[in-house]
Amino acid sequence: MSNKIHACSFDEIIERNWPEGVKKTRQRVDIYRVLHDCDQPLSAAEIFSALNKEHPKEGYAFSTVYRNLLAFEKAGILVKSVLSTEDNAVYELKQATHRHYAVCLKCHTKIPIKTCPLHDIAEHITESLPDFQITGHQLEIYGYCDKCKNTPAQ
Amino acid sequence: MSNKIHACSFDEIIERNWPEGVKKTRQRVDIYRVLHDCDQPLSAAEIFSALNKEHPKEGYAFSTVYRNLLAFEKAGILVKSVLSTEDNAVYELKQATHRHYAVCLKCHTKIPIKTCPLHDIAEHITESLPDFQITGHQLEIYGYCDKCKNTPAQ
DNA sequence: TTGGTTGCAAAATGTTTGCATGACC
DNA sequence: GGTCATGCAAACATTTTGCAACCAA
Repeated sequence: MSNKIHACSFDEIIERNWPEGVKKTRQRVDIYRVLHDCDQPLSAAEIFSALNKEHPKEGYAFSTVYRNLLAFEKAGILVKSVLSTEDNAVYELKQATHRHYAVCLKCHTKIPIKTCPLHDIAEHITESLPDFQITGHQLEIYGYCDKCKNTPAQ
Repeated sequence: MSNKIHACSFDEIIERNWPEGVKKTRQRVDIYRVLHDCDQPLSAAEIFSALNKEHPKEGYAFSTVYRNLLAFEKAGILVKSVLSTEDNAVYELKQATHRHYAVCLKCHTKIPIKTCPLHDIAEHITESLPDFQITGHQLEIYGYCDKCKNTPAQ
């Protein structure tokens, strides 16, 4: 319920955001729901265990999760990224404006950073890289969150 | 020969920068040399093939490369990072000032960005994350380099 | 009905570890 | 000479792929 404009059901959200050309299956809707209900990027393993927690009776395969994350990415509604502090990829539904995170090195919580600071200095970068055609960027802050900062050791 | 102050031999560089408590072996010196002679971060596989190209007669094990990269990292002379555009880690000797790169999505060249733009807006970030203890950050620009920008497709 | 999707298992990839041998200080 | 590093192979974790059965359009 993070990116709703006004109150509406999950079915309506699905209806509105579902990408064209992607067949709507039970597994894909479930994966979409997990990503939608979470406010931070998730790893494939986290998505997998969330699915099996919410629907213990249904069977899910890792390959299905990976294949559908790829399908969502190709359809343009999901972004995959690899954070320098974790060794596996994380996935999140594409936001209206892209986001960056502060990642806690201890508990791995990912706190969205409100503004994209890069925006302010994009021209600065373009100046120093005149021949490079910039298509994107990634910024990641790391450190310790409020809960963990007093006990940073493992 | 990238970070020399004035002209000096590789032996002198090694002598000056070798970390304490790290035994100096042939393999470690060779790995150091590969990293030192390159101006961009390298993956373990790239380091491995550079070693075997320079010293075809000597045997190198992947495990040795990984273990020694870890040893260098623990000794504080190397930084490991995972770029969002590549799915494996890259390694480089720690620079006096930390660096960021513009990564070409086609040929994977990594062009160092002269200044760290984050510096200018560190306080901006601190303001919006008052409870988060920042210990570091990672910034990565991606797109297409001069050579590849006219043929971005694979 | 039919082509795309799923689940399973196996393969591929990148990285780590156990252990006997070997090299540095 | 003792300790730590090496090479090899095997283990490991994550991700990808082949294939037959299945399901949504």
